[in-house]
Amino acid sequence: MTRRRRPAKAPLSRAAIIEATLTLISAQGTRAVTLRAVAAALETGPASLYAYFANRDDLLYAALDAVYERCPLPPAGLGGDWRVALAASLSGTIDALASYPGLGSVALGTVQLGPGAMRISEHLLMLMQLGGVPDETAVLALDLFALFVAASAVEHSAPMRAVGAGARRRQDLAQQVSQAYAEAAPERYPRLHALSGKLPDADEPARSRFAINTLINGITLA
Amino acid sequence: MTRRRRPAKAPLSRAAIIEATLTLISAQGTRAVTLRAVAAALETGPASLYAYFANRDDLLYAALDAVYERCPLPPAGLGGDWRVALAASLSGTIDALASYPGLGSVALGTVQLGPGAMRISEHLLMLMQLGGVPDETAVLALDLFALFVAASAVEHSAPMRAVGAGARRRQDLAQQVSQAYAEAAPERYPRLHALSGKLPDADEPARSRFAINTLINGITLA
DNA sequence: CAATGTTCGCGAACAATGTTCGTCCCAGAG
DNA sequence: CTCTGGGACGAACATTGTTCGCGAACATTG
Repeated sequence: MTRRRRPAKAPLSRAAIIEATLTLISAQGTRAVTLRAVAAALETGPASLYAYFANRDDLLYAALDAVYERCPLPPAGLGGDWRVALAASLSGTIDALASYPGLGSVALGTVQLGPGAMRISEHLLMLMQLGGVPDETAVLALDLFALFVAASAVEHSAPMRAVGAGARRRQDLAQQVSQAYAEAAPERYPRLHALSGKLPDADEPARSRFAINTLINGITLA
Repeated sequence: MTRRRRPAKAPLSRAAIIEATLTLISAQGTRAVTLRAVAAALETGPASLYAYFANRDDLLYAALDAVYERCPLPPAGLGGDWRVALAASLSGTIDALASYPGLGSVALGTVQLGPGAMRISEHLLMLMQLGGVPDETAVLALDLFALFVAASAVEHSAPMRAVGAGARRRQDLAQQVSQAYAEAAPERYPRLHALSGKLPDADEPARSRFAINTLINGITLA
């Protein structure tokens, strides 16, 4: 039995580390994933990871790009309309990313230029060009889509939490919002107050559809 | 000199702690702000903060709502059009929040129901009602605006960083993106590759305007 | 082949952070 | 006056990202 145990386990690699990281993120969320946990999953020590990644952020960016590399992108012909295909692409990307709670937040404040991210950009650009969106608009739209996808994935990956004076842990979110509006001072928040009994019962898919349609409709008018 | 030093400094309060927190966030960014730093700024120890806030997240939510409470919301008559006023409200909120780097990310995954957040919701709702946006649409738009504002503020609060194989620290961002596209394999990323020499020179205000207009145009078509 | 250089692997240690526990002090109520 | 509740806060704890130093393995050179 050698001291190094090298013959007894697979050698480390970037891919293996990324895979272990994604598995842990999927199970526990990004925030709770430590280098120690990743290393333990690979039967090694956290210092070993530094031979492959500069730091924790570096590892998370790589994990993010791996997800971008594998999310489903429907063909251009879907639904016979570029908008349908674009909506499905955005939706699919959000869903894929949302499988890794909190990972989308890693992207905020960054422009991702790894192969996976560019794969998505290329695809979205193709669809927009197919729809006659001018390049100047399409490029700006890529930025906006990137932001939206990352942030939406965060919000879809775990139940939303209500935060504030009216937040009650015993109710579901819609009830909490409704109650907060009902309790809001009518003279300060008259419209929210008036809305409290009439909040639409939109579920998450409907909200997502609305948001995506808003973006797609919006870029065609920009 | 008493052991407690109480006579020598102002008593703690939620407001004082929030203020100290915001000052530090403004200077160092959310991520770098520790409870120890906040406590030190108030000449106390980190454990003292727990009498006012459940934990660090709780403090950050309160700081976030304080910013929402103070961001400028232009009057409905601005520009003679509800859309102009809505755009300015979104823009102003993003700018105010962007003064506190990274604070927007605290909002992701949450529905903020504090007084500051509801103040903004009330205002945006008022503008949309003024513009004849149906309530069912307006409520969904509030969700989308909240997400967009929070994520945009994060991205506007510090220079964007390029991440990925082509990232070079010596260049500004636009150059990095352009170079990454130029170096991208033409057979895999033909459209990005073709765009590399033609990326529009849009600065940040133009990008922001595009994004906001996209949202506003989009909700009117939803 | 032996010596040397390089890289991977990783334990030990360090600095830092959020949080809890226990104690003290003060103000207010009974 | 006593008791109680709550604020203040030091000490300590558990944990985390990271660095340092060293051994082992492998590649290269003479």
